[in-house]
Amino acid sequence: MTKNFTVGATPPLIGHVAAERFAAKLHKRQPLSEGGLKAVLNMPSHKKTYSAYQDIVREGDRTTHCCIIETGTVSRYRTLGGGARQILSFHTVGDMIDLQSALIMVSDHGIRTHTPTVVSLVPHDTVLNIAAHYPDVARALWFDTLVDAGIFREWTVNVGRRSARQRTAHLLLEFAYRSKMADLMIDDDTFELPISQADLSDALGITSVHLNRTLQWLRGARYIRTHSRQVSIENRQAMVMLAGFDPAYLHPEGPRTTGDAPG
Amino acid sequence: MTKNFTVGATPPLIGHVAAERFAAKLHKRQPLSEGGLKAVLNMPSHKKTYSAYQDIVREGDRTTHCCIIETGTVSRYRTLGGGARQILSFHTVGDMIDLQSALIMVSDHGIRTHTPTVVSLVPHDTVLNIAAHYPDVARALWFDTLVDAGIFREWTVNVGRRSARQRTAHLLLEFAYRSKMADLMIDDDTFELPISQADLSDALGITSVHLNRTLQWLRGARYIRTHSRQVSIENRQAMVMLAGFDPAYLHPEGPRTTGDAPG
DNA sequence: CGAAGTTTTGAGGACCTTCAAAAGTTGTGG
DNA sequence: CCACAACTTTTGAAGGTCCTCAAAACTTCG
Repeated sequence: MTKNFTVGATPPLIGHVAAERFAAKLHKRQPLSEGGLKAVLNMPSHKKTYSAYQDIVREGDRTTHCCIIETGTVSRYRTLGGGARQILSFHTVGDMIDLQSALIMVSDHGIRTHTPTVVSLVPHDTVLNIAAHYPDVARALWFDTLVDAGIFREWTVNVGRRSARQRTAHLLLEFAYRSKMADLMIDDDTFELPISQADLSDALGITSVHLNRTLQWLRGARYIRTHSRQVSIENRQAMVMLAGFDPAYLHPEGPRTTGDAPG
Repeated sequence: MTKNFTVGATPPLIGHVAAERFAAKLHKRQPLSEGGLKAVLNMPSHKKTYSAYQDIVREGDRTTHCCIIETGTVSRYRTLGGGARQILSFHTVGDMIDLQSALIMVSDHGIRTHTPTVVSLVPHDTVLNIAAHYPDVARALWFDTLVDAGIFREWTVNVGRRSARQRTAHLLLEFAYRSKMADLMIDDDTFELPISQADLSDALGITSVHLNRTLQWLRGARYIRTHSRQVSIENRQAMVMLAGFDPAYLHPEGPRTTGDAPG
């Protein structure tokens, strides 16, 4: 399942880096029309810089822009009454994090940085107008949010029906897979995981104490190695087996291509 | 389990009932263009009937149609290696369950009936063509899948960070809320819940034994009453408090209306 | 009325949490 | 370059929520 997506994945980028990466992601899934591609590449935007552990969007905010990550790692999360927190997804370079905010007026979750982060902000109107004028782009954007939904489904499965060991392994494999897709691997089995154990445990629905013991177990059983904040998958086959990991939910195959030819 | 939803629930619709209900749902959120509305109402379709506990879609299927529920209750689910199952969402009359399958080729989850069910099947191409020709419909459909994603996020929070009592209360409140929105309430606080405890526990990420005890506790503490498969919210305020329920994630406010005027 | 499915009950044990506190790591300024 | 503060990871012990495995009681329906 883990073929190399690296082959010519990211062309040398200059200028509006984030939009180019995002356009490349969409284009790779399914080629966009010339006009549509140009429209996405030329989206007006401005950059904004955040330090670690800052909110980009707070729950309940009404935003005016979508943001594409240029550098850094962020998460989406919800907080509960008692102060508990559930992280809903992680995102890195090239992801348009709150594409959904183009249509959903009040954010039902927050977005927060985990590392120093630079984002590129695109006005909602721009996104909606492009979608209205280029059906193929509309379709690509829609598909992107559908993949998002697929990830949420998988996370529901993860916290709902897997043991702490299984869900930890699953999260690590998702990270590895997406790092590979985004061309961010350090070596074939090693990737950066710039997330504290406390935050990881909020993503996994367990306590940080228990996550710590779970990680020790995964290291002891030679599933993974860690140093600093890099993780190496030491025994991929065993990990996949343990976690029941199947990347189908990430839909690397891209969207359906039937229907009217897009304009 | 095979309940009549007929108790004043469904207004007397004739002809293409499911499409009308679905169109009404979209139109209520945000008025559609005349052409778009007509296109949705005139979607070609054919009906299909299922008995209880039948698969409509299996994990891994490549489907050719989207389906709108005409009568009955269904769930989306995933099964894990060990035979465990996680239910991802429930759906009733008027929901287009696998709208996403219009773009996603291989289903990453199954769809199964819980009661005798009639669905109306619409070819993917029809949906995609309408979306390509009517940007306002494209936007409405996109929004519908975004609400879906919001529900998945909330369920992740539910199984990840709430106790068995809280998540059970939360699920019941979501059911009550959506029943009200779809005009399916039996009385102000009573709704049909045609789902066995075993299935509910698969939605909540707990065992059916523990769900049973949790329900007994909710009854004993006067949060709810049940008879047969009807549930009454006896103390709504306490339930909302217990569950931390906030229906914002269901986005009843509808989609943003800015951007170019749709055609 | 019997068969099949669903809900309920019991007892024992496992997984995960809670609450500290110690040990290790990282970043900053003198 | 070391000292110190702030943060992160690790460890310990006790306890609670939830699970497992039956089996019994209750419903529903042919």
